[in-house]
Amino acid sequence: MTDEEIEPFLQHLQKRVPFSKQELEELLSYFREKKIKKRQFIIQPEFVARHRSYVLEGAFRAYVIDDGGEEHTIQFAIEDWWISDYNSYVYQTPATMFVVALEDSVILQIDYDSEQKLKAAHHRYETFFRIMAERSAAYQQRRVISNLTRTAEERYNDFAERYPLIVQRVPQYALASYLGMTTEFLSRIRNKKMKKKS
Amino acid sequence: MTDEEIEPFLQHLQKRVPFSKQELEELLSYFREKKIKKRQFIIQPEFVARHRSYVLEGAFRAYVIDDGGEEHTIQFAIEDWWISDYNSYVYQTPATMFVVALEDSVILQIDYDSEQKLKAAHHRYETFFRIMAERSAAYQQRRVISNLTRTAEERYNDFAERYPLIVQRVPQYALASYLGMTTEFLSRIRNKKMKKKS
DNA sequence: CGGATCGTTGATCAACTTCAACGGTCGTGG
DNA sequence: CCACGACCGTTGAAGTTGATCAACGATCCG
Repeated sequence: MTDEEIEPFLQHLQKRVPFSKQELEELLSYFREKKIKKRQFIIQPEFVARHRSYVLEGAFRAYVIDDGGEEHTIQFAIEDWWISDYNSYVYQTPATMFVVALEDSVILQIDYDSEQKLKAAHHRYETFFRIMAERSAAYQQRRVISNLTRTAEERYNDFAERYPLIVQRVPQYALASYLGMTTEFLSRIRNKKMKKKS
Repeated sequence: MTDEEIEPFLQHLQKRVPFSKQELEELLSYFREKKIKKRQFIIQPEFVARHRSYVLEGAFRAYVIDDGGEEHTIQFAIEDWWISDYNSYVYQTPATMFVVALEDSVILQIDYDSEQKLKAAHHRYETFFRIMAERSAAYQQRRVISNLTRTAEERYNDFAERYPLIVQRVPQYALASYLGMTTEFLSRIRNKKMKKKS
């Protein structure tokens, strides 16, 4: 991987912890670039998630399938986001999620053992992963609150305002299942908005 | 605070990171014991959450109030759990939640600045808080998944099975709002179960 | 004892789902 | 490069889940 390609990743790291040049290089040495084709899975149920992936280019979707066979989107990830099956990766237990590429993508992966080594080796790497976990917890909690306090239409409006790029790039049915509604209902919500604008 | 009283807290810490005796003592020196009366608030909207609280004894409830004036429970905490307004504490921004004692309680509080100092001072303290954040993120994500994939009745049954102690101790309306349903509906669910058993 | 709070029950209502049918688009193989 | 099938989004009608409103009984606490 060239310096140019991974510039966004370096920025990402330094925005969270002010690493030195050497530290960044050490960190980087543990990541491997991987190209993933559209529709390819990087995580599947039953298998333990061995990597945490940073998206350099492309888009992913994590979802579970419930007892009734319905898909429910748990997370999206586009450029500059991380994705994995959080529970599976952190506790090294079998995954319950699928994580699939929505587009041809390029990711940077670190594996679980390397992450442990890094965290053990230097305080600052530990700090970095602590910050990642905190942000993740805060994000999830905002989502819980949104689920509890808002109607389907409000959840869509909030999401569309906050993450317009994601709304543009992911299929409707995936977005609907992320927001906790059917694709038909989301279609109706959007259509209602269209009419208002004209 | 006597050694005996805080034994559960020491156990709690060591289960997460194998601290030495000296480390435990240093950690402890940053915590202050506080007695909280039933119905007393330890966090309120607008004010920044300055503490993270470990429950030694008693029970708490964190909730938000939506635009329509409805309360939504975000978290419960009984013995051996932590509670705060996560977003407010971690990012030191004004709280959006109320956190109130459901019973007369005893907590151990650490303030934000002390936590920063601890994390900066020693790698192991950083590790401890990293683990806290990870657990929190994992918990929230399971809750999101439960909200998306299960019906009201299933959510109640799952919760009752996993956290029977909490179901016994918190008021019905608080539990209903945690599970994302009305108190009337939860009452009907419970009543249906009672009939089955007889 | 008296008022406030909490849980219950019934009747009605609203939000959202389900089912079914259709049109458009995408990508894949011949 | 075209044709075909699969998949995706849309629309309408009917159905469900869970909410709302209202009234009442029980319990707790001062």
